[in-house]
Amino acid sequence: MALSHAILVSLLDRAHSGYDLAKRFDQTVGFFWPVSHQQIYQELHKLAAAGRVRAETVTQSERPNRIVYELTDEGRRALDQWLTEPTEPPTFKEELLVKLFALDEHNRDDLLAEIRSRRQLHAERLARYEAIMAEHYPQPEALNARRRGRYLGLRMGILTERTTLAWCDEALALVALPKAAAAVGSGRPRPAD
Amino acid sequence: MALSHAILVSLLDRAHSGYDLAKRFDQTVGFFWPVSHQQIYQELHKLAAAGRVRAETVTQSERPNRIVYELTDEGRRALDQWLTEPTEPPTFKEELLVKLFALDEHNRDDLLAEIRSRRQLHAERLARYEAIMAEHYPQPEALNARRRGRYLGLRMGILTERTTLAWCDEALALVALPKAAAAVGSGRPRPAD
DNA sequence: CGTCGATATGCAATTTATTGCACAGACAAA
DNA sequence: TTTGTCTGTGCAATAAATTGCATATCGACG
Repeated sequence: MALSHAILVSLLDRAHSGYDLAKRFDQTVGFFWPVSHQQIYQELHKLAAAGRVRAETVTQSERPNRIVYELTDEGRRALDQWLTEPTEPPTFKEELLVKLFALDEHNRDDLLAEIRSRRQLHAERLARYEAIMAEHYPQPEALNARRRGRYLGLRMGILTERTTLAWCDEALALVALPKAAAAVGSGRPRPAD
Repeated sequence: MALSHAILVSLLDRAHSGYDLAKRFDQTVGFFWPVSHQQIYQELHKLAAAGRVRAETVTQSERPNRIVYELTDEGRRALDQWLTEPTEPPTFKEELLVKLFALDEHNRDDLLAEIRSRRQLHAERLARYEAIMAEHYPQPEALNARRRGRYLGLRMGILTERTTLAWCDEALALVALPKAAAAVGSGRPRPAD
């Protein structure tokens, strides 16, 4: 149940509306905990019912009212408790790698195109993360603890995107490469799963 | 609905029972598409009902019977179709990074311990993947297309684990580092999200 | 002798996540 | 003038994933 905690964590600094949270998630926490706006609204109701956040409606003319949520002491306590509990293992899902399990001569071009489009996706993400890094996190050692934690999230994002980009280049080269002549000398390796 | 396709892909080479598939998933496809055995059994029923796999019971004395599934032509067609469709974007979930958003002096030691245990997890995974690589995929250019695709999955795993390991080391150092004296000269950076 | 892990398959309940849609005003572009 | 996007919140239905349990036999361990 880390969705609720991802929201509580986002409310640590200041109060936010569901709409704000959805946008923040797109840029920051959402990188390693993707959440839709529907999930956020629903979870905010539950958190409010559980007394972990307090809701306050802000009336606006000219545009829809906002409901701003802030952490309660109980919410803060729930966060502290959660931090001492074991962390669930990371999960990673990449359909492209599943598809590559079926790679052969006949679908090669389709998959090459998919890898190319992945390459672009990761290049864009990398550029975005590096821009944030340059603007907001110039020297990590000078940051206070809270901001160091956020720096580390961004840092992970940058390292991951760079690695994935490098993988895309390798993959493009290897998939495009025609079948090599049989290796000389040492017998062929055992077929694997 | 990539779960069904992950299973079909696993049946490309030879027929397998649900139990086999669950074990294979733990080592190979499961790295980028984690699935439980309950999901596999249930999905196999659906695939059989849809005519994409054919079930055959293998009677065993001394231990429970196995139900072995093999791809049908229709299953193969479904796979080909899927390969031409757009691939869903990768997702990555890491609760530890969410927790780090709440980092402060008071929870520092708990989080350091969590990072250390992650470091170990990734070191173990890396060792496992490198062993498989050394044994089964010595020279990627010499592989046929199908095996190149699988090599690329493993390769992604290795690159990812190495990167994550490096991140763990950075994180351990930065989180443990005491707060530096205020930076000299250039004004302090704007606080970021 | 009892417990545990491996083999082998599966049901049922619950929790999470996704998808599609609804409402409603402001503002910009075609 | 219609179309589309942004702000803002939300419901409802479905799909997917997780958790817990059930069954049954073998062989190993203590």
